Amino acid sequence: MAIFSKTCEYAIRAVFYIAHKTANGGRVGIKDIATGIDSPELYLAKILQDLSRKGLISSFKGPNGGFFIEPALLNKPLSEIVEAVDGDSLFYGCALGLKQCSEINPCPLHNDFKAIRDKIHLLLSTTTIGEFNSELMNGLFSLKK
Amino acid sequence: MAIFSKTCEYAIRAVFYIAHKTANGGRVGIKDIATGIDSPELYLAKILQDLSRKGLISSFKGPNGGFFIEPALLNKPLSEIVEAVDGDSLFYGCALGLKQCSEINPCPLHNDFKAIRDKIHLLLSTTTIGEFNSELMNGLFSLKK
DNA sequence: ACAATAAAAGACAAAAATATCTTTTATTAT
DNA sequence: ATAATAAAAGATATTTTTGTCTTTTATTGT
Repeated sequence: MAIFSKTCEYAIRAVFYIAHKTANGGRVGIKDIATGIDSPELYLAKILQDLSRKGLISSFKGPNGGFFIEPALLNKPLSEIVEAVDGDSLFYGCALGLKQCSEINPCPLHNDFKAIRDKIHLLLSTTTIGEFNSELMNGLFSLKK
Repeated sequence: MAIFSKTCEYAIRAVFYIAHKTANGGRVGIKDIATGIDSPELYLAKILQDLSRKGLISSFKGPNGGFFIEPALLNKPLSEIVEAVDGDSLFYGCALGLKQCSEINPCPLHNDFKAIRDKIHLLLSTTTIGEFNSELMNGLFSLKK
């Protein structure tokens, strides 16, 4: 099992792609994005529709249309994308899937995994959508298989 | 998304259950285990068959039969259960699902997630199957929803 | 207005994960 | 030997995730 669902992997990669491609204005089409991150175009379209509905990215139809990210939203934490797609169980859920797991009724792994979840949460809360833009423009980071 | 698959959650809970129930000899039946960890009995049976084939737990058929764990195996790290069920992508895989992600061709999250994966791996490698036995016997830890 | 473009929406399909049912095999006790 | 027990094995069913296809809607340029 991976940390994120496949849907979420595509979502994050797409958001990074859109962010750095439209940081200085303009829009980027679904074909371009799908190629840029190596993902199935029509499936990705569904994912982006969802993120768009939730206001995490923006889009316009028609010629010169496409997806983009409002400059102000480049400061949003990546955790919002993850939460929108995969929910918050990665941040708050019990590792062993116990609904009632808590400090007062812990599973054997409760304390250790709480620490790990907190680290993941902190990382994704302090990482922003736009912070890799310059490295992505310079080709220092990859978004493709 | 949770950290582990549902199958793996059941597997870990079952292994903890079997470990503490058979630490002093004896065997425990599938019905008992399924009740003890709140899991679907027949599905759990499949999971335990698999762990048994892989030598992580043992079993006997017939009257007085059931599952148990060889005392020597109580020192095995939990990571072996996880790896047997969910594979090792939690320990080594790229957070964004990139096959080619590495130090020399990193995804934007590579370094941060490498640190997290290492923590998870270390935790599961240093946690043993049997180390919660006494707390489980005392009811200090829960394995049920 | 009209044609072209590109995302949105809705329906559908395939694959994987989760769950259940039935039959077989090994073991034990009578 | 036989009956009872309990896991192993194989087949099937359901649900969720992932992926695709088709139609509709909004926007732009002519």
